[in-house]
Amino acid sequence: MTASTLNALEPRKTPVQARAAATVEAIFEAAIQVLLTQGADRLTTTRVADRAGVSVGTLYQYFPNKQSLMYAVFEDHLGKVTTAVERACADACHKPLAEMIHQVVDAFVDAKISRADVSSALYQVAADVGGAAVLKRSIQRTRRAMESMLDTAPGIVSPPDRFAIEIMQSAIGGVMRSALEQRSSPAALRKIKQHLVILCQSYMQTALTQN
Amino acid sequence: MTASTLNALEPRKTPVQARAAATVEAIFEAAIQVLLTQGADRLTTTRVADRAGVSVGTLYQYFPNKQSLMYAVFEDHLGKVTTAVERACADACHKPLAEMIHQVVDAFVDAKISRADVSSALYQVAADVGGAAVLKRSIQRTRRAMESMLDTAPGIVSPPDRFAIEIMQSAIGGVMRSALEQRSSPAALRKIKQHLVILCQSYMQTALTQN
Amino acid sequence: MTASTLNALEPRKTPVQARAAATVEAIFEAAIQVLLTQGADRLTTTRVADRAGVSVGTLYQYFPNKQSLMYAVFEDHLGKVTTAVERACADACHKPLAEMIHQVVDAFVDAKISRADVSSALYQVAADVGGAAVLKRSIQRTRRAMESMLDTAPGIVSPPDRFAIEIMQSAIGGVMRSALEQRSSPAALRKIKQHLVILCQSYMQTALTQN
Amino acid sequence: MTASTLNALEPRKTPVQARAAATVEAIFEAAIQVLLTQGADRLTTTRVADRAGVSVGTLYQYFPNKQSLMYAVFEDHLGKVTTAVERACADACHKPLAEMIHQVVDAFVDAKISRADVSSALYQVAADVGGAAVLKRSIQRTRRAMESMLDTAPGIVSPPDRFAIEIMQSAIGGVMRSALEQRSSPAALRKIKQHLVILCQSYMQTALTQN
DNA sequence: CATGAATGAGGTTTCATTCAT
DNA sequence: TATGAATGAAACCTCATTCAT
Repeated sequence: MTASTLNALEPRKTPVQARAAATVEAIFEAAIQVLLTQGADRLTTTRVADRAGVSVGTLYQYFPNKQSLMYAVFEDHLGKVTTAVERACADACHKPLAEMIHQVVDAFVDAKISRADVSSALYQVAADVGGAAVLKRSIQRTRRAMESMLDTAPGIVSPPDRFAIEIMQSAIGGVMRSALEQRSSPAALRKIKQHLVILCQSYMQTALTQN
Repeated sequence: MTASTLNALEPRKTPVQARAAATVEAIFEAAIQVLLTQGADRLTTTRVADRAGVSVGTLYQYFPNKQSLMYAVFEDHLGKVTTAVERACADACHKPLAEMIHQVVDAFVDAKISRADVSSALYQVAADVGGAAVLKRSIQRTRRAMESMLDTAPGIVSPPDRFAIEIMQSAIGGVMRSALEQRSSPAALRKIKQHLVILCQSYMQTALTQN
Repeated sequence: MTASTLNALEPRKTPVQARAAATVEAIFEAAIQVLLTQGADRLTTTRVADRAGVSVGTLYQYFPNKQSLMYAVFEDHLGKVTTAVERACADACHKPLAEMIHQVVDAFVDAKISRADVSSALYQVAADVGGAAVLKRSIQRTRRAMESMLDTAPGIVSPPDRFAIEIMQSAIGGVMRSALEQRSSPAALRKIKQHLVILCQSYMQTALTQN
Repeated sequence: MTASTLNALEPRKTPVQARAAATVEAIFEAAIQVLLTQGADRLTTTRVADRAGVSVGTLYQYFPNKQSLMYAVFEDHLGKVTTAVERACADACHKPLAEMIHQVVDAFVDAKISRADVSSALYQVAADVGGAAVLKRSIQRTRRAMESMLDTAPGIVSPPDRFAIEIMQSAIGGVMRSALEQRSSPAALRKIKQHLVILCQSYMQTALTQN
């Protein structure tokens, strides 16, 4: 399901009746539940439909194929996280650099944690499903938000470095992925958050000076 | 005829064993090629066998099932990377902290890059295949090697922090994954390597003093 | 108010009926268009309804099932052709045999050609849909018309031969089917028409003498 | 199954083991039986496999998809008929025109009748399956054979006319199709054969002189 | 009457795995 | 030991038809 089928990912039908909207929502949630409880390779369209309490046919009225369904789930999740980070960036404008990073990291980690199960489950399917593309877009949005924020940082001479931001993003991503895949405890996650802040602060300070 | 004698007498494998080793190697390589050219979901045991120039039956004589094959491929790859890092750690003992990190990061990145295609391809299948377990072991080995190394760092008061090392590992992992999935150019990879060194150095310095 | 009065009073249909007739017509045309553009296996009731600009539900109010729809389309088409031939037969009464055949063949070919696309498309579905039955009736009507016509042919001793007429009919049918399936050019179709006339004339002459 | 899939019609695997050849043969025959007993729309790959006494998987080892299977069946049948006609043409060289036509028509009709059930059943599926292409090739072969034969006809001035031959072919085809679809009795078929001979003889005589 | 969401049986196809040769 | 034909469960997806709104 990976390679060629990068087309036809758009939802098939826009619900016009109220019933339809509820159905789509149910399918959506069912997909996540199946992913969590059964795992990626047991996630079949039939099972999702069953869990959603509809027939397969209904599922296929809204998603032209399995991939498009997973794509939608993935996009929805990443979208929420991304939005949270964007908001944090907006809020942190004009604050000191350390504070900025603190808030952004917090926002990102919290968003991930708040649906830790979903995040974790989605790592399984991101590879198929064209997750790379979704991820790329999400990363771009996040980066732009951070660039804007850093532009307002007091006492920064050099302009914010796109490259450094990307490094930071993927570093944070790696740490969170690892943490979620290990199903770290809340306590561990708190400590990880602190360290992520340290990691990013020290890196950004160095990177922005050197640039 | 003790075991050690046997070992001593048979540094070279018998013809039969040699053929077997060659076959396994061929299957191995074929699996990677199929993964690269066809994608994870088109990787079937039959296709791998075909590409390796053997029959499916033969493949199943060396690997009891598909998962074990992919597991072996994954393990082999990670093993090589891990070994490279361990060697770098051993070499860097007693050097200054910054130097240590420089060498370890270099070793890791170089090992990944040298088989960039394989690394990249394997991300697709790691989720299935029990890749998590393999990865965990690899991370453990690497961490131990780094702990031993850091123990010899001059002018470090606090003992090396296991937690911080893990953070660093996953951060590096995240950056490399992102770089490989984007099929970054050699030039980009060089710059990434530099930044990874900066990232880790600044983090470790902070972490070790704070600890 | 007798039936005939009713008929006399309602040459025009009521608004409701008029709308219904238009709907049926639209569905009809849509079915043919779908057949032509998408092929027999992509012809679904939903697609036909969409193309006709109505909902599936509406379609099912006019046709109890898919087969009845296709049957109706087929019948309509064949009916038109048959009627054209009947008219030609009526017109050709009392003319010389050669002239008769000329006119009938002309009428048949022209009728087919005038909706060549439809004819061609319908060959695809005739097999299902009970097309055989429709075809049989059409052939019967045509045959009777020809028998009546031939009865009036001057200088014919033997009565017209039912068997020979059927042979002629199926021969013409075969030639036209082949011509339409090959999407022959108008020029080619003209030549085919000439040859069909020759074919039938020479055959009928022989057959009627021998009989 | 009509439109786009005109590719991948070639058999998938050439049997190398004896067992395999038998399997292919069984599948082949089963397809025809299912077609005859159940009809075209109940012909599913599963049913064919069942009837052949093998599993679906096996069927798909030899035919990449359903269409290719039907294609093969169709091709095989038409091939036999065509070969029979070619042989008749070769045998009839240098004989008088009337005799030539007699023999060719006989050969064609006999070949069709000898597997009347199959012929009849195949009309149902020819439309899908790319039957048109197969039919075209068959018609070409037949036409060439007839041209060569007619070249040797004694006392013929004008060269044989390709166009006329095609007309004759499709006329015969139409008559036979009609006869087979009506499941005509052997007696009726004999009479049809006679009339076909008359039809073709009279037409060819006229056509060749006029040409 | 029209709508279109829902249904679900059933079709096609794949692929990990086995086992007779 | 190597082979590759055979297996069949199970996946994805379609579409004729119904019925509440």
